[in-house]
Amino acid sequence: MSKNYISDELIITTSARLSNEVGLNNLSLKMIAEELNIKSPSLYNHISSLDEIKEKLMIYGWKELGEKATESAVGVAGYEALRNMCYAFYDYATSNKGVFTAMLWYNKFESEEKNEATTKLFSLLFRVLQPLNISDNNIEHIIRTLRGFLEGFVLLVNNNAFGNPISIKESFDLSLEIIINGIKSLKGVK
Amino acid sequence: MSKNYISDELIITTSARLSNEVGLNNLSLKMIAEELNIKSPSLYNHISSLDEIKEKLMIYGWKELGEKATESAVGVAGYEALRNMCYAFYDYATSNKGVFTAMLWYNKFESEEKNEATTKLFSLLFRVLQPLNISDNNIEHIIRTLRGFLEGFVLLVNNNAFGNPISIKESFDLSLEIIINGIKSLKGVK
DNA sequence: TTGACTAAACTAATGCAATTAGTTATAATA
DNA sequence: TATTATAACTAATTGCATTAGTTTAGTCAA
Repeated sequence: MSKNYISDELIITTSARLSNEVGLNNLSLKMIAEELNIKSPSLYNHISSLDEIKEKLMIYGWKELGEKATESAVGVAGYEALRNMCYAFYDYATSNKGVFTAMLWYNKFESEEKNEATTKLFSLLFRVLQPLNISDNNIEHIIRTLRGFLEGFVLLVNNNAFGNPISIKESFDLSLEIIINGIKSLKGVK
Repeated sequence: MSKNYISDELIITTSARLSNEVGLNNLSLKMIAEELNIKSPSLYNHISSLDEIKEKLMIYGWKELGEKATESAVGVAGYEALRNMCYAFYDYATSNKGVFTAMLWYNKFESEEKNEATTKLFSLLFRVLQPLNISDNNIEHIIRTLRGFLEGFVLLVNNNAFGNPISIKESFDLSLEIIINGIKSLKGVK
């Protein structure tokens, strides 16, 4: 009978799936190990702590989202590309709640590896905004506006924090309209 | 020698202070009890779990912020009031990181008490936006825009997630400008 | 003043998950 | 085929939340 060898990647993809199912806070080594049919101490042959798994989930999520956002902007430009990317963000984050939680909470500016995780997405945003005659400095600011709005809005959606029953999709649409019009209102912006 | 009686309120204010110092995730019953010079099981005479404390922190924080936001808007109206409230939000959330974390994570739409926590702040926002000739429905959407942006932006600030060195204050200012101009761009809005 | 009563402290015990230590088995390789 | 490395395993430790059961200090009615 062959040993049931587990790859590092399988640990992350399994953790991603589980965290989406039960929430990041309920993800435990015990649960991951059971899912993989091993005992939890065996995980330490691959990782050094539960926290490390969550960090890797964060990186995994930003990478995956970076790819989806890229795809969403293929063949389009300007505000349409921006819009598409925002919707890709929304879709990914709401359908991968556990991973998205990790993306929010472990996305601290601490190490090169962590920084690189978000690089793809943000440099893409940068390129999308650049043709619109916005100064580089303002593009950086606007990226922060967008990050703040997107991460915060989806956090609220995922937490079910919007009490009243009006449509969330309409709120998101109107928010994007507001932000895009706001960007256009800046001096000289196309 | 008199007994060292602890009030429920003292538990919350102490927990608030401690969580701001060490982070909500590092807040423990052990730590709270030590700070109060009691043993941790004694806390159960006042609360039913650590999670309950965090929920109460959430409510405490929204109330406190509601008061500060109210004060910030006294005597001013329209976009100036809105701006002041946003700055009050920023100040409170960045100088009470632990409590703000609780405000984010426990702000689910689950019970009347929880909902009421945020009511003050949001009904205030509603009143500020109402004279601007925005439909009630759109006001609700815009409040969501603002919640998303404010909560997300400050989360990123508190997590130190903005890597590059450009000024965070400038980003916040420009973001507000964008959002306010965006609101003004809606049909009919003053 | 005193004697029950209550609230809130205490100590002791339990349970659970993360982690560490030490052991064993399998697969690759020399 | 013997050796070695890897990655599994079991057993043990730790730390915290929580529960159970006990004690003690104030309160209040007789």
